[in-house]
Amino acid sequence: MWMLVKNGRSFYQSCMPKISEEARQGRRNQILDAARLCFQKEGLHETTMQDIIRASDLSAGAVYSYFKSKDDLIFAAVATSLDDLRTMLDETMRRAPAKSADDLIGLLLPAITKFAARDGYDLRRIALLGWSEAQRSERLRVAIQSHYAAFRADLAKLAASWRPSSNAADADAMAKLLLTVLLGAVVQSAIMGDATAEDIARGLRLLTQA
Amino acid sequence: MWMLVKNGRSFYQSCMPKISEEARQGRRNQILDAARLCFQKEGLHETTMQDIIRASDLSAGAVYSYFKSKDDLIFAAVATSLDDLRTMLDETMRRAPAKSADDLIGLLLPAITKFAARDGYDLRRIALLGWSEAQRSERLRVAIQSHYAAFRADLAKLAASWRPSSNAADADAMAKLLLTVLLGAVVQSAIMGDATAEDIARGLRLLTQA
Amino acid sequence: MWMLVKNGRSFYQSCMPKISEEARQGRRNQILDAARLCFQKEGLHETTMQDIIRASDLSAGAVYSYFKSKDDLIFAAVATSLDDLRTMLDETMRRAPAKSADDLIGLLLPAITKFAARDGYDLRRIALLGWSEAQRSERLRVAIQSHYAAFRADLAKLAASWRPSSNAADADAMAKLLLTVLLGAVVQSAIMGDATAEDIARGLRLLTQA
Amino acid sequence: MWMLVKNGRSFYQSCMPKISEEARQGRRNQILDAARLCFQKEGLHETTMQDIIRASDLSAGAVYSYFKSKDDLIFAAVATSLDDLRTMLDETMRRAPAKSADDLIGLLLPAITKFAARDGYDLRRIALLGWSEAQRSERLRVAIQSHYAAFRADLAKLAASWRPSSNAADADAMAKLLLTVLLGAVVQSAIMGDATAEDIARGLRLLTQA
DNA sequence: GATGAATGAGTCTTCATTCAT
DNA sequence: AATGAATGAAGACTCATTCAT
Repeated sequence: MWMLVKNGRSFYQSCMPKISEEARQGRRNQILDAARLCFQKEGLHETTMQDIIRASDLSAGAVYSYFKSKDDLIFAAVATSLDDLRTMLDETMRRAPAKSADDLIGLLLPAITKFAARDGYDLRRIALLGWSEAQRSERLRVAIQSHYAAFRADLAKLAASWRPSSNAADADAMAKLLLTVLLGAVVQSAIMGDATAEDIARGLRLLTQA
Repeated sequence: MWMLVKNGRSFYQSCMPKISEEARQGRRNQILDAARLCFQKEGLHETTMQDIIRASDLSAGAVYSYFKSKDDLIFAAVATSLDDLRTMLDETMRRAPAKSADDLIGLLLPAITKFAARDGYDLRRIALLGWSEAQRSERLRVAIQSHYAAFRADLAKLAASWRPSSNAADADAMAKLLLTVLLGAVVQSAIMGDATAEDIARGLRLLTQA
Repeated sequence: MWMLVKNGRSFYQSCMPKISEEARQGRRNQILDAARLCFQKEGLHETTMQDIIRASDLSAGAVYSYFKSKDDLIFAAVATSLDDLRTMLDETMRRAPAKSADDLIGLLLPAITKFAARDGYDLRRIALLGWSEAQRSERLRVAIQSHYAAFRADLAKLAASWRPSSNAADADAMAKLLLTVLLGAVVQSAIMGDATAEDIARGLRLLTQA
Repeated sequence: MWMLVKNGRSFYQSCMPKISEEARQGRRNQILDAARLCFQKEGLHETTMQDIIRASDLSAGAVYSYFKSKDDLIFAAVATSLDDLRTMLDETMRRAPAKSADDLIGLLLPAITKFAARDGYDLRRIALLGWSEAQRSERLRVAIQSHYAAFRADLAKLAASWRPSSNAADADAMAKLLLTVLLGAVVQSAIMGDATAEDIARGLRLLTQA
């Protein structure tokens, strides 16, 4: 009956939420994983909310209490994939600094391939779906653009270290080429299947040394 | 003022009725153009048949007499875009044989950019939509794969001519890299907007000569 | 193949719409009648679109091709009821000009009662639902307000003729009282059932002559 | 700053815990007030239980321990409004017995207007919502009917005192007219906004003395 | 052949109510 | 007794496709 309150929230509410923040994050990820699994199997718009609800083993209401619409869920699924990928790429580059373009590509591509295949779904497919969706979702497009811009800045710094004489425009051009190769490799391996990380790196080495 | 028209052209413009098969092809292309325009503006699945029907200035029944389903129309729209692109690329390569990778990229990328922008819609966007769709449409995936395989074979032959000592595997690896760069450039320019053909070609030159 | 066109519409389209304007209006009324029937039986928000669709013997798509949302249908159902009522009231007043307040009420109330009961649904109930809905629908509120304002202007003119010495404010006050009696009679008869037009008119006569 | 509170009042405001039954009534009214506030702002069916729960500063479970369903809450909100209004009207009539119809209306209408506007929500709107709801809720309809019937009996007694010669049927007819005017005034002021108590009373006086 | 009104299964989303904690 | 996360049935609306004219 009597309640200890602060800022309109009871002690009970403030100190012991019915569900812990960890549990909330767990549920969120459970839904996100289910969504990504469905998305890469069926496509973004072919996947129905019912599919995701079923796959996440939750009720419709529960899913909608974590994501307020299907668009929201699509955005979150793609954006978090991007985040995860970025974190992994950063770490990989820091751990073993590449000495040349084909060295870098030979380092990152296998890392991407390995990373993409985890958890039962293929991140490369999510990427293709995300690019497609970015054409109509301003929000997603902006998120993807800022991710790639940040990554390209890192690549530019690295490329500049390979050619001390290069100016900013040179570094930028090289970064664009490097990102192009990474993106293109994702497309080609997702579509063709037969373009391995080794193939691409080797091709670049051959042409570089020509 | 009443006017006698066919496929949007007046009797006086057309002068005489064309043969039936030609007329059919004109109609088909009229629909396909309308569809591509809608697709790149709205996305494949956001575009309704009604949108396409309206844009093509035909009736629902008429459109359905040329394409038996929306999937059919999507397939045709993407596949014919691919065909057109292929024809253009072949011609470009034949007209001015490239002497090196960066020469080739510097030749093809501007050609693609220029080609993509015609007719009021951007072919690069169609490409992204097509890749995305290819994940669930076996038929489309196969069509795209065979196109890229054929194109890669051409590239391999060309790359081999640059390095007479290279074996089949070398040529294949180089072809894969070249296709990767072309595909990646399409992605990057579609998503980021700021990656011009010149940037990419320049980046490749810088890294090749490193 | 060849078409006779004017302003972008073919001869066929211009001259012979698939469905005549009459037929369209008929369908519209068919839906509106079904909706009013459902509304007065179940209430505005308890009635589902499915109910209306079933009652109108049409498909969901057909109903939605005439009314773009449930709100639209609610508005149309109430607004057309208002229109019909207004037309009837105008005619009644014109046919037999009242000489006094109780004369007018004794004339209009039975007319309303008789009019309200037609077609298998009770217009008085629709009125109550409409007033309630007007609280949240700006559009409906405005429509109802302008109807009542116009009607009140007519009443003011009539009342002024009863008391030649009265100024505009007097006429306005009398018009407000007359409208009040009509509206109140609708409420009381809808809720209580036992308040007949005769009762009300008689009460007014008794009090007027007091 | 932590505070010990009960029903929104701090320990220091309450000083000592009230008895349990009183506390329960306080809670009930807290919920009812929240509900009425929501109802008149949003409408009966547009208001969600979540809205009421939030506005009452209680939990879902708590609200459901006082009212077993939304229908129950709607009924209680309307019925208690009716009770309050009745109490006030009784008192007003007892305090200053009216000598004529326009005297009575001139007395009651301002009292209703003043009463309706208190507590941050407008009782007139609740009335319209209640009448609308009464069409489908047997229980609510009966409650409203019995309220109005009792009130009409009081009015009949009063009207009879104005015309000693009148029989029961005369008194009943006058009571019906008086209730009609009160109900109609509520409708007109709620919908039109511009029909003040003074306007109505004045109109009645003008027509009565005609 | 051409037309476009009609179909109705299927989609996303909401919300009254419950019940484990 | 109190909480609020979870439930899932039900609702509004869409849209690919057909077929009577």
